[in-house]
Amino acid sequence: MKFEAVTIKHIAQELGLSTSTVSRALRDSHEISAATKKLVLEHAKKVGFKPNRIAQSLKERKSLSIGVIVSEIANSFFSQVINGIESIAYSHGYTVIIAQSMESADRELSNLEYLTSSSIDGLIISVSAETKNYSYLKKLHERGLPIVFVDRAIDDIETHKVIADNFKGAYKATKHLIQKGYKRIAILSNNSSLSISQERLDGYRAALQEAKIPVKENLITYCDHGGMIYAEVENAMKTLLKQRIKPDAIFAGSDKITTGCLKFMKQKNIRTPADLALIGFSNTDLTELLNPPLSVIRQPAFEMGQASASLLLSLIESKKLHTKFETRIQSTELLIRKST
Amino acid sequence: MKFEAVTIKHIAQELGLSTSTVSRALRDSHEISAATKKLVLEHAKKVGFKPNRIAQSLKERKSLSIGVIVSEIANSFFSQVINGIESIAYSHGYTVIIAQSMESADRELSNLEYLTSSSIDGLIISVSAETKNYSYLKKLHERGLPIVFVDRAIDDIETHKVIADNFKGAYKATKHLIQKGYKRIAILSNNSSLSISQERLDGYRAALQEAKIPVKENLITYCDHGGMIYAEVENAMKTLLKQRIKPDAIFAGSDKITTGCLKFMKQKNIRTPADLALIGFSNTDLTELLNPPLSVIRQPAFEMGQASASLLLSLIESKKLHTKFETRIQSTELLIRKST
DNA sequence: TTTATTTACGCAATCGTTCCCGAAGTTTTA
DNA sequence: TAAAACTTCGGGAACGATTGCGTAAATAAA
Repeated sequence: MKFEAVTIKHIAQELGLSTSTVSRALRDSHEISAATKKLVLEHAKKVGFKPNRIAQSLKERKSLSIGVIVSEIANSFFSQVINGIESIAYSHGYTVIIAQSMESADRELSNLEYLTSSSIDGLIISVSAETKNYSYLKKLHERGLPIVFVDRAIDDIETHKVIADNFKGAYKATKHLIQKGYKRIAILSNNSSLSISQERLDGYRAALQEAKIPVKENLITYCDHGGMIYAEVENAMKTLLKQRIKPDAIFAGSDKITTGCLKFMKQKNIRTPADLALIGFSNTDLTELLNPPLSVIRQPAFEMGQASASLLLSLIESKKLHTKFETRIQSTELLIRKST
Repeated sequence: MKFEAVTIKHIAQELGLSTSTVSRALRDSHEISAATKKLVLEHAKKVGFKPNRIAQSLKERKSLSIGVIVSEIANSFFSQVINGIESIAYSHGYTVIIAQSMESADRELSNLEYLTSSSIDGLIISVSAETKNYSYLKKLHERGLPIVFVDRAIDDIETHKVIADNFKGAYKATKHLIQKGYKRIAILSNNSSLSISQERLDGYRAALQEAKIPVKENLITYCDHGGMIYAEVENAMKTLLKQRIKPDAIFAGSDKITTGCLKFMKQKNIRTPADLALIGFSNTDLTELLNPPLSVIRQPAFEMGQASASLLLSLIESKKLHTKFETRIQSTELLIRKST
């Protein structure tokens, strides 16, 4: 089965013109007479001509498509980021190809190979929690592939970055817990090698130090797969609750970890916030319907997506080599509800 | 900035061969000697040759990409469907291009135009709630574009369809409510023109009739945008609750409508299930953490995605004209929790 | 009226691959 | 030993759109 599209050649033949004339007429070139232009345009519309993007790509040596790698599209934060990216990309005629790393370094690498072989013009990536070795990504960048980091960046690669104000978000959340009277605030952080984890941890530490509360290392735990695997949240929680003096509040470092904690508390019949308060980073819009309604730090995901797409397109469309890159830090929002 | 890739021509020149020989060697043609093959393959690996997919697409007249149109990727059901599609497509070397209609007929149409101009080899679509006019889609199908419907199908277009057993799902849910003693079961259906709405409504009616409960038309309401706009859920609920004899149970016809109902009940301080029971179609994995944990009908979304991708690839790769199409009906799962 | 300039179009190369032919050189068959 | 059949490779034409260059005809300038 083949899907026969109408080409410039067909139009040329039917109108008794050359393909170059038709092409130029369609692109509104000045060297085509008004009459011919009208003739071609009307005929093209009549037969439903759509330029073959593949041929255009080959000729122009660009694909008009950008790749996006996120950990999981089912994650509200990332689906909102993608919506932001698409809103910009589509309006500039770019296709968005989405790939999911599922927090796996292997899958990230194969996505990377896949996208580059699809000759994407640029890449927006939020690196996976597992990834330790960035050499492939770095090589791509050095070979000239425009890259923009969103949410999770790599210090080593100099390019545009769009991130939330993780420090301040974590700081505000921790401060809120302190003000509510919680004394032993534990943190379930995402993989320690991620930039966001470090920033959030720093915010957490800063708030504690400001309140003269000592930072206890045994209240800091990590979920190396960002909560993608429930067992790691479960283990982290168990370790925390096994201690002599149990924590009275939990600060969760990602969407998945936040809901994972809640799930754990439900299963163990831990009352929230009576027994244990809970706050976390989350962009789910179901958090207020949960039991109890969750206090969360919300990131401007859609806007972050838009910003990263704009920056990427500016990289792609600029001819010269970029040397100055910006890091856009967008502010987070603290939503206080029943869980704290 | 350009990203210079190594081509077959480079290899040919460096090895003193012709491009045709190199091409054939890479494709393991029988008419190339083992020695030459080895030479070419080793050199290709050394210089990191990756065939240009765009050129291949142009030559082969296929893009090795498939389009997917769903209402919203943030919707758990669809993100799971997409994961299923990707798992099959990627393993067959196909790129998946995702577009969101947001339940809007206009956006669906522009997505359609966009995807076809990207010369996709096939399309998997779950039509938007708003769409009434399928002529464009039908024309594409008649012109030979392989199409598979997932979840929401159109009777008018004869092709493969992968749907959940909506009738049985709705029947089981309604029967469950009846067994629990609910008498006045209202339904908040998705747009009435959708196939799934009709099927679910039929299941609802069948269960009531079986229990000899009269079907009251004033207990049947519609959310034309599938709950995408909260106001329509709100209105529907208000209308239902304004009646002399209020309903004692709600059956919600989609993910968004289900959570929309819960949100409404929360806002109005309606206790669930004491004042009003709630059950609905949903694939969110947060439903058990909600307040109260929601009883839901869950669809095998991932498997539905896999099935539709397999069917689409078989359509794409078969040379001859297909005349026999199948409709795969996959069974749903009833998860009973506190809300009923 | 002759020359210069502009207008409006066609020819052909190009992007990177694939593949139909044709043509050597080698081996097998009659 | 001559003809037939392989084997192994190169030339070159596609795929569809774009674009530099060339060139008639039409117009403007001299």
